[in-house]
Amino acid sequence: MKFFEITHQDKNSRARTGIIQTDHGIIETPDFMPVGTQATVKTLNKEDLNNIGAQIILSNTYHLHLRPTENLIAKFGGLHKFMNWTKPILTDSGGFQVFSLGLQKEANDATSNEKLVSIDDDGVTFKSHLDGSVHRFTPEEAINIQHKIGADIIMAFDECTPDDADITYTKKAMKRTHEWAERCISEHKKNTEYHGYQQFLFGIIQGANHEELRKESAKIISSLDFDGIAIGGESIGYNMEATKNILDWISDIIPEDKPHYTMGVGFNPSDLFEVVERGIDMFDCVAPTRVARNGRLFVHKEINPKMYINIKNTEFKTDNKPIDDKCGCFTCQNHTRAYLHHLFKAEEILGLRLATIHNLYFFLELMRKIRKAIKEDKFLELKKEILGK
RNA sequence: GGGCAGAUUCCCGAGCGGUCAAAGGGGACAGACUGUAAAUCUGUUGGCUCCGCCUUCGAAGGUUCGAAUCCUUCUCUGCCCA
Repeated sequence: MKFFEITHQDKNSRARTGIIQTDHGIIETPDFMPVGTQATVKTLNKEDLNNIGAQIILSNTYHLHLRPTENLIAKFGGLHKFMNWTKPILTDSGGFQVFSLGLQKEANDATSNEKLVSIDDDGVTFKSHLDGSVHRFTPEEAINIQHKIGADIIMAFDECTPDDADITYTKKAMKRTHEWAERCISEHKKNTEYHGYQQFLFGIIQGANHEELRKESAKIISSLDFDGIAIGGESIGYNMEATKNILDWISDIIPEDKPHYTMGVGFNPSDLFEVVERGIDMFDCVAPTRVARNGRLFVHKEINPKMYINIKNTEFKTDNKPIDDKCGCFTCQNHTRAYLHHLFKAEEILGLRLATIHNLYFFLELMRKIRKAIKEDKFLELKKEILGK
């Protein structure tokens, strides 16, 4: 059984369809992966996720290590059994938290000299955001934790540098990430079936917004024995112009026959098309779930050119239409904008769930259409139809 | 009938002679959110010809250079005594 197989290559772009096979089932690509950091896609249960068509969900090493701990999860036979999600799972390594917690500490607590994280060549020492206790991740530790958690796809431990870091530091961090990548592979090879099923390891390309560094990182990560290639960095997703440039720089370097994963992409519908067009097979983002909880709901461009509405706005108070009349999700089939508006104004928890169902369904339905269009060599036509450009 | 307490900008509620268009909540109206320390965070919330002016703190008068703040009367509200 092959881990990844390309099923169709679009004739007019780099877009391709494929199948990822894991012991917990297959993933048709390209696909958007809902984020469930703490072993839950916030507000949704297993049935909701199946109904919207989620093929794989993400979770996070950093969060699960702190609580409930990887050892507890391992006692339950791994994360699938612990949370009763039988389909594939991917865990991020915690590398991004080193970046995001470090930045937030600096921004929020300028008076304190205490660092929440400190990085050295061997690993990262950090303080828990929960209780301030000190923890340490090395590449080996990050892999061991992920073995115990038991996701089908696990990530190499990387250092995500801020885009505004000077190039000397960015280069140093990138080289460190490459060394860590090799250490992750060595550690992983010791036991790729901790819970009795196969775990696959992806490497992560860094190099911020520097073309030379991105190309160098792409070459090195591609040369290593990873099962998939991820592209990380502050800009990825957050700055789509930079993301497109980075993908264009490296797309001829990274191996075609491994899955390509952009980490943190999927803020709005157009982002999905931009990365798929550049040969990306998988991507994740907290946005659809987080913005749903804050009242932003995706709609087709015919309804709003921005492709979202804020359901909390007064204009929806007496609106008896569904969020999006072209949408087939549970929320749109059963409830009006006025009801959603009311739930949000009244801060009723059902509103968060209905909104999350809608946003994720909107994205996953779009992905189904994208896969179909690629197979018919009509990807660019679909892009034009959905985005209007 | 008598005594006390109180009436503040949409609501609750600070203010107790100038630094008050008036703290702080709430509500309302917008915005942000990108490998989730996020059911979170930010801004606005009397009017205008907007670096200044006008109108506002139950009502009407008064004291003062100056009042939401002090005095008088009135109206209403709550509590207590007959």
